[in-house]
Amino acid sequence: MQRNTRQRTAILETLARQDDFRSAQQIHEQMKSDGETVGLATVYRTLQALTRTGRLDVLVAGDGESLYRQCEASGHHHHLVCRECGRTVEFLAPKLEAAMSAIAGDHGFTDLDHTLEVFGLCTKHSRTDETEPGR
Amino acid sequence: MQRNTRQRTAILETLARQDDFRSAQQIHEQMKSDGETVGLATVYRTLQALTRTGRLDVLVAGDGESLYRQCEASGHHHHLVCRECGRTVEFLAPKLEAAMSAIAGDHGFTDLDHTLEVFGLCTKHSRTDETEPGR
DNA sequence: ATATGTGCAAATGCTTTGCAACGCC
DNA sequence: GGCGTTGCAAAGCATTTGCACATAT
Repeated sequence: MQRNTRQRTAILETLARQDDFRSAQQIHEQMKSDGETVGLATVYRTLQALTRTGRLDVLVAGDGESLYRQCEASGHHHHLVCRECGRTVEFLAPKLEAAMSAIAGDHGFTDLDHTLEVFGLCTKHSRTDETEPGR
Repeated sequence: MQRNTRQRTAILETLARQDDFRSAQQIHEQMKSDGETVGLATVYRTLQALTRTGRLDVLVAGDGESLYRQCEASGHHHHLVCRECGRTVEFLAPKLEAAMSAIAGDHGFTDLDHTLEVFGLCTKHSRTDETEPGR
């Protein structure tokens, strides 16, 4: 599995040029406007495959949409994402992990797993209360 | 707004009898089998309304489905949910909040918001490595 | 050659919405 | 009586899938 097709390559290159989390659809449009011809279904399938392989990071937005981007850090980490521009900062939080484990342990839970994502406004967008149509 | 209709009451009662997180559809079915006649759309609309009012807790499952249940604690809190039985424990984690704020602040982010849910196996289901079809 | 990958369009599954009828206040 | 509510069915969305065709190895 995992052949080297034109589409797969194109998707990887597109991802390489991205810095923020993007949805499959956004990636697909991006590629389209870049002149690439790739089916939407393929984008979905490929993004999933890459995620399984660990080459991509997935983030499930509040509305359930999946956002992808290239992995920076390997291993477990979390994200701080700007609601306005999608700028993302990855961070490790060993203390948080420990605290969570402790709490879970207190309740007898094992085999833990968790989701932790922080959303906010990055420096550029703080206090920007402008009435812009937004994203 | 927020009138006292038969449907609204029925939904609240159904929720009162639930202990775990349930999807709108599950709640709808539950009611149907209880003999209640309520439209699915109404269930959705009501659950959202109740959530806005702060009377319900929402949890977005991994696949984007929204799960609801009555609020226990008021204010901000997180959940520890058993993957097997759905048993849920609410917990507060001021330290986590503080730590997250600190990290976000370090990066210049403001107007924060976050999602934090912990999944695991509760006491009853720990070590249950049985090859059962699962949920 | 042949297992994989791709494209398209149809199908899913959850959720939302338009609109006329309905019922609480 | 009037305005929030409801129901139903249609519409929306993101995502998935069936299937015939193309292609990497």
